[in-house]
Amino acid sequence: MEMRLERVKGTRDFLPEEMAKRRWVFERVREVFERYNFREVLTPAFEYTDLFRLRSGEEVVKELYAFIDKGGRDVSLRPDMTSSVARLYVNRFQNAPKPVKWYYIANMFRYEEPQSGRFREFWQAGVELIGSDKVEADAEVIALFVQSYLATGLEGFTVNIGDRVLLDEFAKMLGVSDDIGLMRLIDKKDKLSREDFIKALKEFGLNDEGVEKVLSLVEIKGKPDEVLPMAEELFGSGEAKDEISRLYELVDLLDAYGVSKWIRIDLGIARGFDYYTSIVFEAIAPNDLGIGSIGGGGRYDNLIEVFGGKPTPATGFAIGLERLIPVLEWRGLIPEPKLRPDVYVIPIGRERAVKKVAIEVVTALREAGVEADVELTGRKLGKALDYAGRLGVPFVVLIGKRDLEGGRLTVRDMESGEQRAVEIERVVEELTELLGL
RNA sequence: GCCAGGGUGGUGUAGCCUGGUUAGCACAGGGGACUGUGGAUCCCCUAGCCCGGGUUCAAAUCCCGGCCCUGGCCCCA
Repeated sequence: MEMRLERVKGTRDFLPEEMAKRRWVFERVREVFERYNFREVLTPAFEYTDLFRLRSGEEVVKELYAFIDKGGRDVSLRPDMTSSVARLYVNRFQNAPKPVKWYYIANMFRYEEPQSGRFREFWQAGVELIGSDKVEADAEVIALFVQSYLATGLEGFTVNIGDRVLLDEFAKMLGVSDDIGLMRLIDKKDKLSREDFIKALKEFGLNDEGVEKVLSLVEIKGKPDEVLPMAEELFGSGEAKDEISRLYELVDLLDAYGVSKWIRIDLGIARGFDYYTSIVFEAIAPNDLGIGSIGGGGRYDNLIEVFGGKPTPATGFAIGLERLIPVLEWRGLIPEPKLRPDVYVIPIGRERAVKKVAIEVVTALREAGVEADVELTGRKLGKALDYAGRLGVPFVVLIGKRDLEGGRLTVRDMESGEQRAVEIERVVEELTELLGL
């Protein structure tokens, strides 16, 4: 009988080298989040499917890892964290001092076809700021978004800011009833050639004037001071004017945060259309890997009410780690992890007394904070040195009967090959010094 | 859900088109040559045709289905 045990489609195993690199990225991001006074939360990996249904409608269920559990519950693995965090807030934190500032670094699951930068299990690092509808909150979150990427060493990226209110107004201006369809189309503008885009707009049902307007809208893309005046020209209504002045204030505040360099306006981005209500944004880092957005977010002022809470404004973002990490790798920004001990202790021969001294020595080294390992396979000395050499271990401690009789052991510098006899009691001191600890 | 291209020891590959030796090679792993001195050399060992069905005297090879991988579409909360 042979059993086949394979990974489930769209999932991955992470080996030590990759884990070390991932953890390095996670830590950089975590540090910035905490500096901005966001605090970590973690919710269950699965929720009632109704939670996601309530937010996004029945269609999303086919994108969910959904199943019926043994108790007959209709549950789904979380496709992102925002729903769970909003649920947690509604359950227990509606009376907490505002704003509530939470962050998470966790795995998410979506039942989709795997492709470049897309897996069925993936990780996101994100924040949610709940309880302020002020533009200051948007600015704080977007500034942190920028700083999160900077903390990983990434500099070549932009954060493009769009606005759902303006897109809605725009659809109204054009007299389009299927505003979601229009937004989907506009969101694809960068994937299509200009001709195909125009063709698609006409097929959608726009007349020449409508097409012209859409083209002027997607032109509103670039540095804020250059393109926001164009937006003022395009939009007439009062609601749009208010939203545009919100954007003006936002970019002004982002200037105070010192992150203007990375900020662009792009009124053609929609970032989906489920629950965003105002400012939306996404980060793009040019690369040859076919990876587009490396993260995004926006304001969602209705979700908490939809979940049965008091109407509460909120804003947040999520960084897609499976997209960010390859880009960082591609730019050579992640340090090579050290995947070896600093000291390797080799007992020579099979005598128990020798093996015990080896264990005592490695234990003393470990207690002194040295990353130390001990030979465990009973290999002969030659092979053991070979092993240490391949690993790149800088120092080896050799313990044999001959040295032991004089109360000593041998410390070998693997690089130079130099060896010297050291008193057993002095070996920790000697090695911590050699390692500069 | 749809489309294209793939799948040979742990890794990388040859063989496939044109069916026919014991499926070859390299690296990695274990052991030995060498019972106290490393990355070399030599020898030995471990280990593979994704799964199932079909065609055939004969299938890694041809056909069908499935699974998985890579990428694209849809969707992207």
